[in-house]
Amino acid sequence: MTAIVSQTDPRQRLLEAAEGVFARKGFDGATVREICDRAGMNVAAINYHFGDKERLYIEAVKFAHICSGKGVSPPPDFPADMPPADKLRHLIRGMAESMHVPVRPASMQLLMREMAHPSAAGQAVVTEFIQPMAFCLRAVVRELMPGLDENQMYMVGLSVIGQLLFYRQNRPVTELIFGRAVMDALTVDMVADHITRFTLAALGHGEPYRMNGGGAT
Amino acid sequence: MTAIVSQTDPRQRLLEAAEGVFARKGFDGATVREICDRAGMNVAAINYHFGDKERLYIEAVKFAHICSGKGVSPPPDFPADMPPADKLRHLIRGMAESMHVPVRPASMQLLMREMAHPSAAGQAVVTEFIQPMAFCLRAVVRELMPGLDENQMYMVGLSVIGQLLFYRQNRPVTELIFGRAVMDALTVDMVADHITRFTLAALGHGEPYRMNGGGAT
DNA sequence: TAGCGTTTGAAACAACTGTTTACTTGACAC
DNA sequence: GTGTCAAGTAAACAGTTGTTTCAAACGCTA
Repeated sequence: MTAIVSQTDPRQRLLEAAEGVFARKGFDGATVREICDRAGMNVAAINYHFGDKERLYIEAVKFAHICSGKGVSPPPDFPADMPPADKLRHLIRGMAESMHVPVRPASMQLLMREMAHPSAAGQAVVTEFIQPMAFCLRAVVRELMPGLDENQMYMVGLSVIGQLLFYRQNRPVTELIFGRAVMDALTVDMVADHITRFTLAALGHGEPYRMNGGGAT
Repeated sequence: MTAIVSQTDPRQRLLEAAEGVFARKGFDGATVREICDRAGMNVAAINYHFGDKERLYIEAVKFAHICSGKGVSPPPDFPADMPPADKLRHLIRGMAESMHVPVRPASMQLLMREMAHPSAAGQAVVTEFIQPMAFCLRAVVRELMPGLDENQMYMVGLSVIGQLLFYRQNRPVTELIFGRAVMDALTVDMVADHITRFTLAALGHGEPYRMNGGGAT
């Protein structure tokens, strides 16, 4: 079983193969031999191109982050006069879209593995990309609810992220509980719309959370 | 380095040791030798008492679930005339407490590992304990918001669980982003109270989400 | 074509993996 | 004592792991 990945640059081929295998089996579970088989290359290729398994893993995580379709998109620059509720709406939609069905499933899977138990590779991704996003969200919340104390501000932000992240992190469990059909029925648009309305309603902005007009887009 | 765990039943000693090592390193990362060293026993003990590594793992997961302090507490039986908002309040508080600082940290860590990538062991825990809890929550939401359609009902429930679960699943990342001090400042009571008020406010029950009276209990 | 640095290939390496073996110990019944 | 059985141990097992070796093949300039 060879040549599952593209036939271009050997480094790239190794990275693509490594991403998939690491995502599926984790660092310890993955073997260099399986990765090389997938890439259609010899075992020595890893040590030649990356030095050792660990450095390949680090590069694979970085690669996954890049390939996850600008994974966590850059914190947007909102116009100053934009209503904070709209900012939140856009923020939630952007994050929801970037987290649902990414360009490359293995990328997100590997990243999620890292976030659960961050190694050096994951920490870099966090401080470089996740952190700015979190600060951006916090700023919007602060703008939206200037009366809250610091801790509440944090918790509101975490409530938003928590709702968003749940769908990606706990998909296997939710499918186990409610069945796959139920979870598949929840589209990105529905989820983003729900979280936005839910959050704005909680904060007293926008209309109260009510029945949907319909199931359509 | 031996005898880190209690000196009682050898089976128990192995389970305690296995729980800790599996939680820290995962199934593949853990070695039977390290587990036996921790338990102060011979390598053959695992195969003697459990047959093989995998069956030890399964037993360790079950053991972790029991030891996580009735991990996910049994779905409570609410009195029929209890206002649904109160039911939700109790439900959230119960889940928040059961998820924050459990009796044995390794137990929860191992369970969380399982939930992220459920094996046969994790699936049993889910269908046996998590699923009833989820159904209970869904029933309360349905009672609270009879007008919502099925999908919305699901999403509201998932929003509640998502907020709760976030604090346990993403602690490492949030500490990386905001610093440990910030996250330590968020006590169980504060989190449970926040999520309850946030959710009830979103659903139009209870008073709108506002500034806290104070940081006190 | 020769020369040279880069890349690949098959095989081997030592270390470690889970598992099994053969043997010893201790306790209890007869 | 003898026999029986559970429990534990050290040693060895066969297989796999990540890594290295070294020669062959390649791409290139002159």
